[in-house]
Amino acid sequence: MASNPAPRWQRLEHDERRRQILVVARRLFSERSYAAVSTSDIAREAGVARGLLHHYFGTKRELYLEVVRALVRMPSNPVPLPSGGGLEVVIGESVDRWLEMLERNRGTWLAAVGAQGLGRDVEVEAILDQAREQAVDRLIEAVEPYEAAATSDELRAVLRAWSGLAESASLEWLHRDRLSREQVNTLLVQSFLVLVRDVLPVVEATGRALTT
Amino acid sequence: MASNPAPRWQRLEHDERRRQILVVARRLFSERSYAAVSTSDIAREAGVARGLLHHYFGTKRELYLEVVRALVRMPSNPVPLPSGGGLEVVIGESVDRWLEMLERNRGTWLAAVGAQGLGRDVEVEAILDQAREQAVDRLIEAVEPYEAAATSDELRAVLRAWSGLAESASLEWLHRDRLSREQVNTLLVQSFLVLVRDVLPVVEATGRALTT
DNA sequence: AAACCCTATTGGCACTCTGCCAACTTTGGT
DNA sequence: ACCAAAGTTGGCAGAGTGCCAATAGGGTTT
Repeated sequence: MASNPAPRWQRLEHDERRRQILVVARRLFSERSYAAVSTSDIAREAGVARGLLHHYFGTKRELYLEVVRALVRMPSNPVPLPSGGGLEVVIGESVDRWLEMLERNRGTWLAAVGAQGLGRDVEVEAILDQAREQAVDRLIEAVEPYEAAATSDELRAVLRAWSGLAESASLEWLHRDRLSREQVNTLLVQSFLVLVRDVLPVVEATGRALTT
Repeated sequence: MASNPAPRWQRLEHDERRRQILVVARRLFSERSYAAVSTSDIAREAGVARGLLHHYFGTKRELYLEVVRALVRMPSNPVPLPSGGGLEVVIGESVDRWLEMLERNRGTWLAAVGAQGLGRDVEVEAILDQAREQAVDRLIEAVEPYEAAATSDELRAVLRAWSGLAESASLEWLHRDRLSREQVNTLLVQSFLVLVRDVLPVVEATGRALTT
């Protein structure tokens, strides 16, 4: 009468198990630093053997990079959508949607962007950089219809600079509480318009003046 | 005829040995990531036993934090000096001196600021944050004589946002080579003036409009 | 000049963590 | 019910860190 011996562990589909481990890893890596999270911690909280992590991700570092990639799929900079209206309206809507996203994913975003540390990690840097560069691509698409100036290195650079301003300003809102959401919105939109319309031409002129 | 047996190792003064180890650690931590540098590496290159590191710094992490503190003594943001002339002149000189410093310490600065990664490290974050906050303090002192607006949370926040812009713009120069040094200078000075004179009042008005 | 003391410095032990792999178990198909 | 494929486990080897007792410079004292 030996009834079916209850399975000691459940066998999941590849992608499902993988996703489950990633969820736990993402949570732990957001809570503590890379070094402070051991693969044993992740395995324990995920309810699996430690060796399974290596089966799915190879090394701890690759698991970590996978988490970073997942986090980065959440936009790290304002990304405009095609829309009617003037440049001010387009940017205003983009910034607003971005701030909305930040408010909802506050903890995760702070973990991804709010922490800066010494110790160059070229791979993580590359992942974040690529995401930011894509955000700038979208911004350029949005700006192009309104600005006579052709796409230039200077435009890209100024938009990257503005992205840096956007991240810092958002930290002032979410982390230091020196600005309200509405104030961040105002700051981002106003500075964007001023940078593109007024400052960018001067920067481009500076370049030309030196090369001629 | 046994001559004086050559000492197997030299005994240095506390601070001197400490400094020597710090120099090696700083170099290695600037070259590779925290995890990729072992205490054995540092000890070997410094020509001392590994145990000595722990004698001087306790743990690897504390040694690392000490390196960060040393790096941060190099300003991470433009810091104005008291000077005659209008606001534009003061900021122009500050930015210029800061860019000069960047050009000279290119590698070190890129290692300290140019790398952003996931993995909150609250202590490192605190050290860098404190340095940036001090830079903003100096900026506020510089701005005060020229602006009627009293020191406010909004002013601090806008200056922090501008600092973010400054770091991003500098990366566009040093790392991505999309801007020349002169263009970064122009971008920083122009955006500073515009932010403080034109955008800041709007941001402050946004705050008031909502609290009343 | 020899003995002496202070402390800088070393070397090794214990522990944790990572990477890897062979063996085992579950599960769906035949 | 058997079998094969794939998911999962457990343990071993190597590396790294933290710690501490023992050793050995080098200036000071006698």
